[in-house]
Amino acid sequence: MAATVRERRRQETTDAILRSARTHLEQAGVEGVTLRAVARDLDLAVSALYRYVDSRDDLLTELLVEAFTEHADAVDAAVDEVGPDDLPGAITAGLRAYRAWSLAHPAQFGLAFGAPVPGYHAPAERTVAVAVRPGSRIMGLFATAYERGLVDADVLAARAATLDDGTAAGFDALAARQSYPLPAPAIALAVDAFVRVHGFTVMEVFGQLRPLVSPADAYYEQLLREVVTTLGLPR
Amino acid sequence: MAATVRERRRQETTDAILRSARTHLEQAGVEGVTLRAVARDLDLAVSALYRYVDSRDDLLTELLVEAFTEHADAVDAAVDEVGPDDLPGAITAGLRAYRAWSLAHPAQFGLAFGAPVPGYHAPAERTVAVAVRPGSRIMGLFATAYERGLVDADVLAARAATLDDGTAAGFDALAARQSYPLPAPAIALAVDAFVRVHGFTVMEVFGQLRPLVSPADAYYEQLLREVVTTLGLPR
DNA sequence: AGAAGTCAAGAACAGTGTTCTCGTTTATGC
DNA sequence: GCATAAACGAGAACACTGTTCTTGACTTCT
Repeated sequence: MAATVRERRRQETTDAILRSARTHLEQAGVEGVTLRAVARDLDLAVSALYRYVDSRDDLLTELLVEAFTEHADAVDAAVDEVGPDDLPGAITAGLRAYRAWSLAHPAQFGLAFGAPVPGYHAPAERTVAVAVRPGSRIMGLFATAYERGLVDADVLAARAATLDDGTAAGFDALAARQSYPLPAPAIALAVDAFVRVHGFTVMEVFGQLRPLVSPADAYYEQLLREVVTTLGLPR
Repeated sequence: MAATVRERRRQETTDAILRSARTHLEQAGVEGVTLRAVARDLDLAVSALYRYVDSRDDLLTELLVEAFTEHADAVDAAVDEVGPDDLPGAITAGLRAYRAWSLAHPAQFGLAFGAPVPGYHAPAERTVAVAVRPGSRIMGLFATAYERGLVDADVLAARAATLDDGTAAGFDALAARQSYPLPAPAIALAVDAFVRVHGFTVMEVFGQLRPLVSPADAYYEQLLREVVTTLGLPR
């Protein structure tokens, strides 16, 4: 186990590289994370970094996964704090954290959800699983709410009425794939809600909301209340 | 007027530069638009480009303004085709074109609405006016619909009930600034709608929707119908 | 202790944006 | 029409970037 004065040092510099890259990402955006800047921080030659990182793209992927993970962790923490007894409250808290983290970490958010970084294509096998976490968590809460009979039947029926067959089939496939115990109209409601929340967050973080909505906090809180309502949940 | 064998040639190469840059943007993303690639296309030395362009950032700004303009033009064309007699139809057509153009021009859309390009900060004085055009156009249609009494009073009252004072004040300020003849609750409805449309479009173009919604066309059409309904408009 | 694996450094290559200088070409003023 | 001024194009150079390769030193294992 202590096969590792070396392994430990290796882990340390690997961590230091990631920390340095993250700092540059936060302070100067994606283009600020350059191998030479990281090398300067660690007092290393640029070529030495390649012992720890395959390429700059690899480093970006690491930052991307870290961003997705922290984002999802923030949502999870907020959900857990409310607990499973108050599902509408938990959903609200999770979606509130969804936006809050994004505003607090705009560079990471941009890397994760912005326009695909030029030249760099994130490897799906590393990102998809973690990118989907927040949505899955919220969907899970909504699923148990549905199982507990909390979702208003009228709301569900109304959504079913506006749902065309093709879209419904797609939602059924999604439910089967992720094994959500939800009918297509319920999935539709959840997707509707998520699009509104993510859309608002994207617009705010990228600065496209400022000309429209001035006190964004209050507007978002109202959006959350309306989302709960349109999900057919009480309160 | 013909003070210009020179001026005409100058205009021609300026156009050629922009066309070349645009091609590279579409084919290789932002990072693909490089001065040296443009110079190769035009059989010019890189340094010669600086006679026509202040910097690479300046070139990107040009592309950005072009993207905003074409996007807005597409929306305008769709709206004009329907005409002012069918306002819900015009709004639907405009928002349909909003998404269609974005899907057809993902690179331009990413440049315009994606995460701020690293290192490059678009000069607001050149972009804001044109970036706001589609939203203003839709808002204008909604305003005349409101003046014609097409907006359902109950829908308006319901939105007024959920509107807090701070947000309402912000919307009133927006209406005054842009001289929209709309009360705060009506502006709220329009902003709600725009957030949904833009949010959906962003998610789809950036690939964050594929895991959720499989036949996106049908879903979007349904979204448009619901948007018209939640705007309090008939049909 | 010797062999094998690991690490760091340096130089080099192909890119990038940008600036400067140097001739050449064009348009303008007399 | 000619000289002057402005505009233009090309080339070299500088400071960056990511990446690769070679060389030498160090640590670990047998």
